[in-house]
Amino acid sequence: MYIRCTNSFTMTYSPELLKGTLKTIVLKLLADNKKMYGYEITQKVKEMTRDKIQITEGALYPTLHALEADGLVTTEVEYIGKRVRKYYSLSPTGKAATREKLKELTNFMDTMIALLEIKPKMA
Amino acid sequence: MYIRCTNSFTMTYSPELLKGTLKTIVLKLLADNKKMYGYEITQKVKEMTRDKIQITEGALYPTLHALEADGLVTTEVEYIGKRVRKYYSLSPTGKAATREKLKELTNFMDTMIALLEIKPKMA
DNA sequence: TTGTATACATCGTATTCTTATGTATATTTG
DNA sequence: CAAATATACATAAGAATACGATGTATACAA
Repeated sequence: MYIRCTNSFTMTYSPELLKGTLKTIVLKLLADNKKMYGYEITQKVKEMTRDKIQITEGALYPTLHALEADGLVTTEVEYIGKRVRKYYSLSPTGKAATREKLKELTNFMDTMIALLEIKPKMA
Repeated sequence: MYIRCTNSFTMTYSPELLKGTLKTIVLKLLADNKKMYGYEITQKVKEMTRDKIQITEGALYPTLHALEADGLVTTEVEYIGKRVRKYYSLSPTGKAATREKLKELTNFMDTMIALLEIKPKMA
């Protein structure tokens, strides 16, 4: 019997907003970090967004598998003691896809900012 | 028999990106225009985004109905000749919800901009 | 030794779109 | 004037993508 800390984590945003951006987030992280494993990605996003975006396992792993199936990432398995760890790296196709995805999202945000007259804060 | 112009309209963005933002777009338009009808909303968004965002009927009408069911908008029917036209207006609850939705989306964008190091263009 | 953290994964469900279809009136154009 | 296009509502099947729960297992800290 395993007790899971369901933890009712406070999502700052409606979960729908994340839809369509998860792949982009994962690709961008891989572009910046050469290779990462799943759990590491969830923690990195959590840390970088100060808990505002929490990627769930049920969303992440299928996404990673899809990226692999599409040839955007390659994998290598490593053993930490007896525990398996699966590293993901961008393929050349994946690097190009990352640039495209980021461009597309930026463009979409431009449009939304103009349409909704909102003013996001930038660094 | 009715021939429909399926028109393979060129979506500038992956359709997934729109997910979760449609309600916000509709609410914001209603906040700015007092009352609007469905078809008018699709045309206004198309025009304001220079064809970049095209709201389909299959997405819009269920969304409007959901907003009504949630009490965020009220409706009144008008007849233009024999053709029916259904106007939507924000309720007080809807006005508050609009502010919340816009705040939430702005906040989400802040987070995405920081996370992905992207720089949207602002007016 | 018990709970928490690390680490993988899948499945059922909900939401929210797309695409296609249906119905009908009004207007423009060849 | 007939045909095409635009206006205007609506629903339904299907796909995509997330959530939440569940499952398995090792490592470490209290």
